[in-house]
Amino acid sequence: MDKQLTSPSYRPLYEQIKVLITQSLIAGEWRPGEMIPSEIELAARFKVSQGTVRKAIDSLATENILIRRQGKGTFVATHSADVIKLRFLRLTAVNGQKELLQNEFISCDKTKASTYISQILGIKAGAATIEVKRLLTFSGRPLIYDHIIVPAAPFKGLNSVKVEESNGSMYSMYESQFGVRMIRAEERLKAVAAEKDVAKSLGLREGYPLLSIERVSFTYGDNPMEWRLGLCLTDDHHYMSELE
Amino acid sequence: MDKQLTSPSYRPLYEQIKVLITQSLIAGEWRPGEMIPSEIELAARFKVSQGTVRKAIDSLATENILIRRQGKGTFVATHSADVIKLRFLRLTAVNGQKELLQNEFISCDKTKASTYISQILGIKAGAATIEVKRLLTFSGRPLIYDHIIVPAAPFKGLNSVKVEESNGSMYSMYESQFGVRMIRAEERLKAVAAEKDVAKSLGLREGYPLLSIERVSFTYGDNPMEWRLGLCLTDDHHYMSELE
DNA sequence: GAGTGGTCTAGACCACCAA
DNA sequence: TGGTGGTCTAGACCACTCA
Repeated sequence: MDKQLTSPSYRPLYEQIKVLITQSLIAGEWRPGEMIPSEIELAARFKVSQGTVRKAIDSLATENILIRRQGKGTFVATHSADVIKLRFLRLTAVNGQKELLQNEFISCDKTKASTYISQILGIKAGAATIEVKRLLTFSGRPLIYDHIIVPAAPFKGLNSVKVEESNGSMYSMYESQFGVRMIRAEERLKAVAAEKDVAKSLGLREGYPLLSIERVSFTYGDNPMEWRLGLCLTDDHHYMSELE
Repeated sequence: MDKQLTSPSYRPLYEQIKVLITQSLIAGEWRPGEMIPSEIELAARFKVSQGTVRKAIDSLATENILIRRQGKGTFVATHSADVIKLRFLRLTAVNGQKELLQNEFISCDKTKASTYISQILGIKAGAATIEVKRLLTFSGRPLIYDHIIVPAAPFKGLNSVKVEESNGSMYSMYESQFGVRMIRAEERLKAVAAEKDVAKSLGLREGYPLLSIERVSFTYGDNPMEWRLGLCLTDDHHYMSELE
């Protein structure tokens, strides 16, 4: 491939390759869980050296978009694999015990986006959305009251049956049912007092301190695709965060 | 440098170089903020190629232990630089406004490690520790009640004067006064009800929901060097977390 | 212009995996 | 045994910084 010739805004080759690979991912050329072509093949295809492809893949791998397995190949990351089913769930038991997660469906409604939600999801105010409410229980004890909002367009056909079948992992359901893969999320945490209905669902008195987790999830290209508010009882659990 | 000759447990060369560089950092050969030798110099010193040194430095740079500056050199990261003074503080105002942080000293005592603290800090139960309590105010409003415990040995001479002079940034004080640089921290978050004395300090009623942040900070070699419990009022602030 | 980190290449060899 | 990713090298050239 031609070198950069005094290009106005310089962009490294490997970043351009990264974009090309990402485009193939968006286009669905390689689906979640599948293996992508080997570095040598991609190098030939893009007419660059193997080292340049490697650098592009390295970058996508650190972003958890691709997964490298020595001796086997490079794979498209997925939320369905057992190991990473709860990749975005940072809540763990204080005593470190393994827990059984269960999903208790509350409601699933067709609604319209408020101004706030429309700005977050990058859609028009009043655009069609789908709202899901559910209760997550750990080892039988209700711990998280979840309120989820997604734009209706990419999730046409999402209903209570699909939510109940998802069995707690909305992300793998989004992936298999709608081809929407989340690659990144931002969370904002607060301590709040439990409101009446939430307190009732969690079996608490009103005003009990809850950890409020507001999450926005992004798919390829940093497109916001889900808003979520989780209210968590943290008496026996905590949220883990690593600072580096 | 000699290649690996059928070594029982294989370790890449660049990881060994990484260890050597880290050792020089621990030994204080290059101090925080200083520039380390160029890649070419280090390659000559360790008798490996520049690319191998580069890979070791890359790794240390992504861990925020070194900082690369194109055209200038590679520098030892520090907590004193203005830009990253609050590197470990994830609490930001909901409206995104910039705020003035101030430090209100409460107490500084010589104590002995409880069983819990001794396990966390990797010292003997009953070993000498130093406990600091303080109030952090943002734009004049008290927002965080901090309880800090460090082992006495590495922080000999730490007293109320030094805490007050630190003006909120304990980490840059640890660095300049005691040569202890924190490179990583783990935080565990919960929602709790404000206890009496904390509520009073923050100007709240007892039982008010607070965000509890328990933090353990590590210096080179993953040595735990500080335990901290912050109780935060999150009415107008939230804790930011990125999931990838 | 000299020195630094950043990119890109081409090729060799190693470790890991599966058939 | 062949294919994959992982390491290492040597050398060329580019972009950035500062005197």
